[in-house]
Amino acid sequence: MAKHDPDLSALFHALSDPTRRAMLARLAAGPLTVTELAAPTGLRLPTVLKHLGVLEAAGLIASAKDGRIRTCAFVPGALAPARDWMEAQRSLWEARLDRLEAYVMQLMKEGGHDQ
Amino acid sequence: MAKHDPDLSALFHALSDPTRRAMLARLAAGPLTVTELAAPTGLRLPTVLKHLGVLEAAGLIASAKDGRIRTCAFVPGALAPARDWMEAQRSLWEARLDRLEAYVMQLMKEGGHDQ
DNA sequence: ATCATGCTTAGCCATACGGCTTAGTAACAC
DNA sequence: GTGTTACTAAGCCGTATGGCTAAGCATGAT
Repeated sequence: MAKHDPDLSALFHALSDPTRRAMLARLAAGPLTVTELAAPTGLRLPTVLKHLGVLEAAGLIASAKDGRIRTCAFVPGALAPARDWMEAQRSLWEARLDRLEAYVMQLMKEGGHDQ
Repeated sequence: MAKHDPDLSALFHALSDPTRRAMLARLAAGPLTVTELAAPTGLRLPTVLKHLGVLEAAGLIASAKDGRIRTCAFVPGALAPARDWMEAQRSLWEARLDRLEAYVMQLMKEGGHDQ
């Protein structure tokens, strides 16, 4: 498998799981502790911690431990690279449409009466 | 594992692989055949076809066979759900900031002696 | 000191993923 | 027809993923 773009791969992979997306959505509304995050999932703590590890490795959340309680928080800018990449694809596509249009215009100018 | 959001899961999963992202990027610039797509990857055809299957299942590309040649094309709107989801998280985050700000304003108006 | 809480570590298990090979099948070229 | 080209189908292999249990380890409460 290719080795470049570890960031985007980790980002998209982290987002590809519904459990992780749900956690991220809850964190976007405000910080939560690990147990609070686990509560609505029906999953065991170790499983939840693995998900949090994936999210944190992708840079989507940050966490800090105060006493025995770990609090997790959404990292606001983290989704930007993913958004940028998708935007780049859209741009590519539109550039192609523009070239097509330019080509058609050219044809029309050159051969006004032919089809 | 949770069962909702199969679309987003498939979408993000499809995007989580660098090979697939590279293929999608090339397709965003214009349609290509399977062999053309495979060429720069260094991967075998069956492997490439699996990747194409993932991309197509996610709705990111469409393909059609003409004679013995299958041509693949970028599907422009397909990234929108992913972008929308990410935008929703950003909104959540900003709503939270707004509430925080409103709260602070309230504290300041009251003179800050109690809650 | 003892116990409860909250997280952590280690490891098991089944399935999915990303790569491969080998062997087809369907169209075009001669 | 024979062969070549372009894709497809089937299945193997090693690793990663997503879930679990069981046990450990701090910290806070009694």
